[in-house]
Amino acid sequence: MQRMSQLFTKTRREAPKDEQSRNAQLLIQAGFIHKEMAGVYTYLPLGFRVFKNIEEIIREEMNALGAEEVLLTTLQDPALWQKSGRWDDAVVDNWFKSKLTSGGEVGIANTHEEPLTALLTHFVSSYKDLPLYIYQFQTKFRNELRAKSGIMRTREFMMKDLYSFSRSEEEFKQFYEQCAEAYMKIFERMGLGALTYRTFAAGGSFTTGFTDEFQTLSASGEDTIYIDTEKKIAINKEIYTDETIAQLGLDKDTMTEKKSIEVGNIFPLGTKYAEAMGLRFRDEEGNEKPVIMGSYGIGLGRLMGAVVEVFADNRGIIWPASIAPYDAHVVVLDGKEEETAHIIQELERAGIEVLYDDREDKSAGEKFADADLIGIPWRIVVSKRTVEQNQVEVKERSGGKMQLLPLDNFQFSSLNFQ
RNA sequence: CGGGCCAUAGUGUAACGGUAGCACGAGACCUUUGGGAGGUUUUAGUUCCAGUUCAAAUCUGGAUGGCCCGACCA
Repeated sequence: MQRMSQLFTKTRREAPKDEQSRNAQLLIQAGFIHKEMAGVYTYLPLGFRVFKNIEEIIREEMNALGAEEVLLTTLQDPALWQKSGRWDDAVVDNWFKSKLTSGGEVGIANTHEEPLTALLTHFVSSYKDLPLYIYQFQTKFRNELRAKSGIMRTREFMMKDLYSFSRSEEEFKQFYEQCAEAYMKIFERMGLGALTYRTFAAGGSFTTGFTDEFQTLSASGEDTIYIDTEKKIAINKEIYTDETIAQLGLDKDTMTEKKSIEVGNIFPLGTKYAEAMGLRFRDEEGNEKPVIMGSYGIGLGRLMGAVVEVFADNRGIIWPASIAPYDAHVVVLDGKEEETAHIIQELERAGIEVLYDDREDKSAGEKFADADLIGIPWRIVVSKRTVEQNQVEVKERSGGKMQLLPLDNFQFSSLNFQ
């Protein structure tokens, strides 16, 4: 149980004027994040809880794929990047680089293909060592020319990046599809399933073949895609040509243009990095071959921002239960602390995480306004009005009706979920 | 990186080239308590550097920072 009187953050009455994006306005106003500078945001206690919930959902799905979690370094050895030709600013222009006092340069991680591939040369030599699926949650630094859209396009951000190391094209493709399914599951668990489309996109400068993006429909998105709602398939505007449409067996007449947020992407890397870093294995016949790789990314901040954009109403944020900072927002009025303590005890016994608005100097109206702004799924009010009738009221933030539950036999599970 | 707009207290906003004011917040005391309460009182500010001027928040130049559009986005 977290007492609001003990939270060091506060809600604000007004949104910051220098933020235009809805996600940043609401998250700052409600005290989830703080802007350090353009494109750089601190996660405050409430925001960090959401962040960790998102991280845990992703971790569960990655582990279910059989992937192993590591933590690679932020400081990067230029020598590795020179091998792949990506140290040059002309090739990758958004590097943050620094100098060592003792001489020489270091890179500040913007992605991890090179170091991870190089790392595996120390552990992989036989077909028996493969396949491998390795992921991490790590801060990426990208010197974006223009940060924008609140926490959805920043210069420093936490990313889950997974890399696959396969022996054959078939083995790679099989995992690629499994991972695509895992990604959809992640977005579904976060409540974004119905709005998120696997989207065909152009191969980046990495690749020549296909790549897949996961795009969540939202007017605030940077991307434009064409969706087929029936087939649940989309094509990024970049490659929306008659040829692609035909290739995918789609019909231009049933496709609609939408703005969307790229919440994840997956793409084949082929053998580019394996060859550059010398990551090879011997197959059953003793032939030496390069490892076939794939890369799979999800930006956690962007995902959190997307959820805010998609679900917020004019009163504030509406968190899906799966990632909400707390499950229940308990508001005490009229000095009914004793009855509230009982309710909280019952909630916690049922495994419900509680944010408790115990602030004595705040009016009922302000507490309600804050509860709406913060957006926790369930609001439970303990006040004179209902306690006198041996009841407490429960209301769903997403708009359900107010329900009354008995005070002395309070059972959260008896709620009528809608 | 090209273009546009902008910069006053913790937040949101006023002020003709002439006394920096209001609201919220925060502190103190009192009264309140179901949708951002009231009174008394206290607190805190002109982004920075030059220039013009008797006088600059205000005009000029530069720097820095922020937002937006575009380009970019491994």
